[in-house]
Amino acid sequence: MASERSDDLIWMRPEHAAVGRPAERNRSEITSAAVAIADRDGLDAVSMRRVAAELGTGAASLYRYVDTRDDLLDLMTDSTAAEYAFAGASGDWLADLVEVGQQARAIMRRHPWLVALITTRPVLGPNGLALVEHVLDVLEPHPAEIQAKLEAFAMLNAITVLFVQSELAGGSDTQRRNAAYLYHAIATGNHPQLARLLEPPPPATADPDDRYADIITRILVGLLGR
Amino acid sequence: MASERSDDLIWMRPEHAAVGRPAERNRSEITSAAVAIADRDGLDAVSMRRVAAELGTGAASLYRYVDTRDDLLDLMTDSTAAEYAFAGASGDWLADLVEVGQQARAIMRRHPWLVALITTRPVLGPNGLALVEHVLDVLEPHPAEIQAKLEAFAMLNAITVLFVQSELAGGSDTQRRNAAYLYHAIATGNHPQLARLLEPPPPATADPDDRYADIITRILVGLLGR
DNA sequence: TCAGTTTGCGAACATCGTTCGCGAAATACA
DNA sequence: TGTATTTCGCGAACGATGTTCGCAAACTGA
Repeated sequence: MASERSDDLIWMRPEHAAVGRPAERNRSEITSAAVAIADRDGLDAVSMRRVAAELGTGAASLYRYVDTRDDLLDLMTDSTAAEYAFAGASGDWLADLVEVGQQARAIMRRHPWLVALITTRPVLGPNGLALVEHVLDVLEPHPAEIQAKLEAFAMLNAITVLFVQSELAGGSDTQRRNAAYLYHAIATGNHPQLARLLEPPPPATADPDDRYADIITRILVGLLGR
Repeated sequence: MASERSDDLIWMRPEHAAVGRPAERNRSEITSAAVAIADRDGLDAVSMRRVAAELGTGAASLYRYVDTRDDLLDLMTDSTAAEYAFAGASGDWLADLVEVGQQARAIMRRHPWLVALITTRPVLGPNGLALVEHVLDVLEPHPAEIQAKLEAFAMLNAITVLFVQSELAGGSDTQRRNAAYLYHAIATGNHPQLARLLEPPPPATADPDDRYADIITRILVGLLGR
């Protein structure tokens, strides 16, 4: 009987075999090690060799727990969804959704690599499903179709990612490079509209948290009504 | 005089030197080759060796035109922004912005790899700047601050990316895997809300183009008013 | 003609994900 | 207890990647 790589998400595969020599580790230990490395040194630092070193094992051993590096990334993504702490539906679905968004924002700030992972490998594991279930629970009294609710949630997440992306870019090298070219281009004289960026910006606006909540609210109301 | 890697975006560096042996190629030839490969075989196929082979040169030669592979990716991203064809502002900013979004959607469908690039390496080259200039031109009569307009445009793009992402995922392997796990999880009995996905969906909705325009409109109106 | 400068690029390096194969370790059954 | 079976840990190796080095060839300007 040949045993070959499965085509399914990792959560559909059994964690260990039932017989034979028992494994010394488990998926969640490996996931935690990978998350710790990514938190510390970024997603590119999460190589199989490095994760193995963090655990004090050989790189090839990881393949007993994970078919591929992408499997490990999926585990990392879903593990962050375990950090949500949702209360029951309050009756005010809009407030509850804004709260979900705020928590997402906090989680992504704790794990900056999550932004890249979510956008390039969208995946729903057990914790992600629990989150979606909660969102649908909160939207229970709303008359919209379930598909429309899921779409609205997807957009809430997309906007949240956008927000965190710009928050995390603050002072980064990428931002500095983009700004340098922007001003260089403005200096050429074409781009009269963009030239207005050189004018002094309006005095500091509201608290960022409030601004986020405000924007999310406007978008959700636009999509789902009041 | 040591000459070292610049810290700036590639467009701030001169394309060729003024003296010495003239170059046999230029940035846009290389960019086109890379785009052609990505269109055909995906972004991962765009390796320095493969791009060089497509041009009939050696891999090391590319480094005379580009400091790093990421530079090449930036060139690819900006080159797609040259595909916009904008008319002048019509006076109806909302309609003009929806048109911009529709064009973005078409461009991303032509270049599926663009979705991943835009979200992981947001960069503004000359063509991207021309696009932003056009958007600000269209929004000229609107009273909002320029920062608010740029943010609204960023959200328009984020939602457009989300749309294209789901369009492109249709029938993909990723989607099949996610769906397989979703139904597996529903079958366990927890997730009563998600279980409703098994009920027959409402009869086919409107034309996808109209649906996109509708959603974009609702979001822009929510953000910028009417 | 002859510096001076830049280009093309073969060869090499470090690093990556992944596979192979084997000895050790545990279980299942006699 | 003994033995067959199954799985695990992992060193070593493979192929591919981005990038650097160094040199010969090509061109410009004086």
